[in-house]
Amino acid sequence: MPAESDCTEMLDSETKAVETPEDHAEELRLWLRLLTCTTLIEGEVRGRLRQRFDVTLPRFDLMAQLDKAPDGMTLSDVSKRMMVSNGNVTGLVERLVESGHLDRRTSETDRRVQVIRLTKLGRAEFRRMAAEHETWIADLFADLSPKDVRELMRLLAKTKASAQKSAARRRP
Amino acid sequence: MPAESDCTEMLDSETKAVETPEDHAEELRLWLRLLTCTTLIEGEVRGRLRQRFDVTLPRFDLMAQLDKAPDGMTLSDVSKRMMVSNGNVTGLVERLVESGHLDRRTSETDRRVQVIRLTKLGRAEFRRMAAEHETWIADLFADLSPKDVRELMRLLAKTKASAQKSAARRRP
DNA sequence: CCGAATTGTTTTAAGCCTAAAATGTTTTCC
DNA sequence: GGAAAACATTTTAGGCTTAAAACAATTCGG
Repeated sequence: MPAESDCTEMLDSETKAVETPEDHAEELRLWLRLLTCTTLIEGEVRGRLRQRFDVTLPRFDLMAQLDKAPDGMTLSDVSKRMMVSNGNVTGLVERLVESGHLDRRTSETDRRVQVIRLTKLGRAEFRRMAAEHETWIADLFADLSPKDVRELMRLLAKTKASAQKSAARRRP
Repeated sequence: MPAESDCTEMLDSETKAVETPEDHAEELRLWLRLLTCTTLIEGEVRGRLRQRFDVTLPRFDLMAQLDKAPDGMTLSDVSKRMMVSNGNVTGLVERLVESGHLDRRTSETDRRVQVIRLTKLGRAEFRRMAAEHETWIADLFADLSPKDVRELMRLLAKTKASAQKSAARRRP
């Protein structure tokens, strides 16, 4: 018998583990269900934003980030928060500056940095949309009890942590 | 006092409900967390598919649908299952036929309908990718206990039903 | 101080995605 | 039978998105 083994997960069932790969069908189903829920809700919100305010979801999301930051944010900040690529933000901001919702200026202390803020118009429009948006979300989740909501929050926090850990394992 | 009221939700607190709109911050936070989880995992899967197999996530998803349907599917079927627009599927299929992964033919009984299937190549490549994909998902959810997985499945099923109901309320 | 990394943003090329209009086909129902 | 409605798909126009390369400015280490 070997004195030690790094393979802590398998204990003494090495051969079996190799010959019959684990079944991860449950996790797969969970992932598909998670994706379905998000797609469903996202599509609904997208449609309502368009119908009601003639605005796209990405524009709304970007404005939501800025509404929480009265002193503005850099493009990198926005990109990280929204979890989208840098180039994506560049284009989105371009269009929102064009339409008068955003103000963009180069930082005075670091000329690489662009700081963006909501304009008065942008903030007013966002607040108007956000109020209604909140009722849509409430309605979409209406059949969940407060306890369900708490429990989902807890489990999704755990999920997020697990996924972040897994992602970090791949690119440390 | 009015003899009757349609406003069953409010019972006898009409004025209060109007003056102090409900607080739905918890549902909003839940939605953002749900979105974060999905975006995180989706991004990870997207990156791994690209790096490992040089394939995009939408292509993989479409092939996954077809793998479950040996007799093929119509474009509408695919579009409904994937919850994306018709036009989107048209383009996706075009590229996958071009690359030899899909076979497309007009239905003989209804000339409006296009039936698509995986080719031998398409099926082989998909199976190879799917096997690895499953391990990624397992890893991403690794910190959830079997009980967590079951509980999340249950709560997401409830969420899905609630959202579908809400969507149906808007466009009956 | 100065070259080498690093950081922040934009550009590029390709593909994804949607909503709405257009096209062709089948079904419905007088 | 034939007009009208319904259906499946494609086209169109515009916007979103990414990965990777290019560019610009700052910071770091020697």
